[in-house]
Amino acid sequence: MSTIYEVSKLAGVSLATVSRVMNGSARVSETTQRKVKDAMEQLGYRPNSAAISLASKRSNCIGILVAELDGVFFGSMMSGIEATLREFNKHVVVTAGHSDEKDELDGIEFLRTRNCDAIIVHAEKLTDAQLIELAKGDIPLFIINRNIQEIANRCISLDNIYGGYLATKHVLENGHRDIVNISGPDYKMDASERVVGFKNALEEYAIDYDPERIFIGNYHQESGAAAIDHFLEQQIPFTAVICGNDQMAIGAMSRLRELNRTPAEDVAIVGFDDVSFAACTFPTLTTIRYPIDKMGQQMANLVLSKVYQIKISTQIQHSFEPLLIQRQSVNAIG
Amino acid sequence: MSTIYEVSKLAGVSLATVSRVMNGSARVSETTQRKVKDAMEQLGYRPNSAAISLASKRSNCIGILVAELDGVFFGSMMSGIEATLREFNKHVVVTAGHSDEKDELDGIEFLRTRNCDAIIVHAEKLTDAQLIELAKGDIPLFIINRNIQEIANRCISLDNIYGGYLATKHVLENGHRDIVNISGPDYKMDASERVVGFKNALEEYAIDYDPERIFIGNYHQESGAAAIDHFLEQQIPFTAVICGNDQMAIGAMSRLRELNRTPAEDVAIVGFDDVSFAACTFPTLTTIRYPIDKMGQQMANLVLSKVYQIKISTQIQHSFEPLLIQRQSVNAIG
DNA sequence: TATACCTTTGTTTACGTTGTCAAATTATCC
DNA sequence: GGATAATTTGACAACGTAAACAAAGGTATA
Repeated sequence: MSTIYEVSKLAGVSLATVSRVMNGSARVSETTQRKVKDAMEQLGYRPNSAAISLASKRSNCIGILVAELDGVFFGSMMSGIEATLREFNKHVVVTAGHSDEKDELDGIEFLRTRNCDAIIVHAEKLTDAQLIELAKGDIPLFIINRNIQEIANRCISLDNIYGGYLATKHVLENGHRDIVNISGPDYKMDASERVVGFKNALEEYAIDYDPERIFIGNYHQESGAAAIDHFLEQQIPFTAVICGNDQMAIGAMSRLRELNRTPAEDVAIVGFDDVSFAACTFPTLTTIRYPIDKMGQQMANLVLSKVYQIKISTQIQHSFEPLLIQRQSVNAIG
Repeated sequence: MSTIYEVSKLAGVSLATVSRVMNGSARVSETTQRKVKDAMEQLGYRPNSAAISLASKRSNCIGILVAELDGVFFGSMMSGIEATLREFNKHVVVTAGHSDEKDELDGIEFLRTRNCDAIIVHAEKLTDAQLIELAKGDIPLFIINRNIQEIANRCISLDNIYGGYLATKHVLENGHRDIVNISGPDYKMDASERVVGFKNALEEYAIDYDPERIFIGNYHQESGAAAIDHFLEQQIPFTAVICGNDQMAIGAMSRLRELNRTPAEDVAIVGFDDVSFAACTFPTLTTIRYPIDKMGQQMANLVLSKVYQIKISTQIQHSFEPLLIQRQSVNAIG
């Protein structure tokens, strides 16, 4: 592997000049540039990123902490972030927090040790206070999927409360009154916010809120099924199910079918996220769109502007609105 | 940020000794170790990975190229790889090739520039020859999902031919004779191999192979639907559909429903991959399991042993077998 | 007790860039 | 034509660690 030194020798210029040609940090005459570029070409020169990092004190690497590397939701998020960052030659280091406090802290520490220039976290177990504290550290921290007042300019989030409200209102408007809710884990901010929206909608329709009508799932398919079993066992009547995400929604639909209750026809179902398979379930799933890919892009832009002082053409949008996507899983009754 | 130098000063030892304590590269007495560790603790010392890379000529970073960062299949793969590597304090840099030759080459070049110690590629557009050529480069290349004779010890793959055979044989055993195939893009090795398996099974049952009965899709849901439209338009009769992956399978099921043909009952469907939602479709999807998470783990082990000389307890498995998962989407006829 | 060997520690250089400062060259102005 | 300013280039010291080599101290052996 050739180095900048060999390039400079072959081109007959100094180290500094080669460096300048590489990153355009200062004007270099046309002729000199040509010489340097030719030499680089000829040697098949490739810069050593470690040396660059060491000398410049920047790694050009952004850490991302997600709950799980699989999972359609996180996939979209990473995809949105990576595509944008890569245009600017930044790269992405990912790690998983497994919805566990220790793993999340470990993950962040791991990324710090890697000298990432910034860390984007989708934290689930860490509290706002912990995140605020971490944000005071030496390396810039950005939060996706949560809005923390104290560091709002480092957050990009969705109005989950409104999302929960939209979902619930939709079934109410379709005449449903016996509504149950399959929520995500209550320690997850987004899950509990969606439940708040659920309650708000009920209140608007003057329906008493009954805590029994909420099942705390884990955002996975199985818990959607488990929730259905639970409600039936407890003999809680329902004609509509509001789900914390699409995966639990398909889990619920699947279980209902096994019990000979037809989704839509017998029970209305609403999901959340609008992941790609939501349009292909049977019946197709009415859900709330969470524009996570766009949010990922915005997060990338935010990092580029704050950390690298790259100016982004458009204003950065910190707050996103959920959107009701009507499909077939909600029928009108009454 | 404190450095190894400050640690050595505070602990009253030399630089080298601090370095030794950090990575256990040589014996250091108990008492000295204590002193050093205390000093590190006290200073909140965190090693500078760029300096480590520069000095040791290893970045402890492994690049992964996948087609898309979203997508359940790649998610499982990355998850399997990352979890294993992180145990050994290696980190993962991911990038997307978008099933495009230029993007794939760019992606690999990008990862090389990052001085990754190894690159794991899930290539779709690059040819065997190109990969063999790339593997000759300075940085070790590993291939997942393809078996290339010349570099077989760097490959981890699944017997896709057998998978296609299993899927097809299953519907044949259930009495189906009018079988169509919705394949992935023909430039994707795995897709065309599955078609070979499809043909093999037909041959075993003495059924003539008809190229009209193959539709080339793109592994996405929409093309599953498009395939159904195509076969109906062409008036090709079929009672069973073999799909190149689960996503096209649900796309096909979804479209069949729209046309009032009930999956399983009217048309048997077999998927491929066994992604998580396959168990939650209606009817639940009979499919071929692709143990991609395990394969990812094995790949990580392979890299650890080949690149870092870390000895892995178990033998590394280069070749995996697909498995038929019987669910409800295939009914017997005749 | 002297010798050889092993264990533990220290010294020093190399790693490949960037960035600062100074020098050299060229352009501009009166 | 000379002085001054602007542009372009060069020399060299960081950056923070690993690793090769050397030295010191301790222990076992004869």
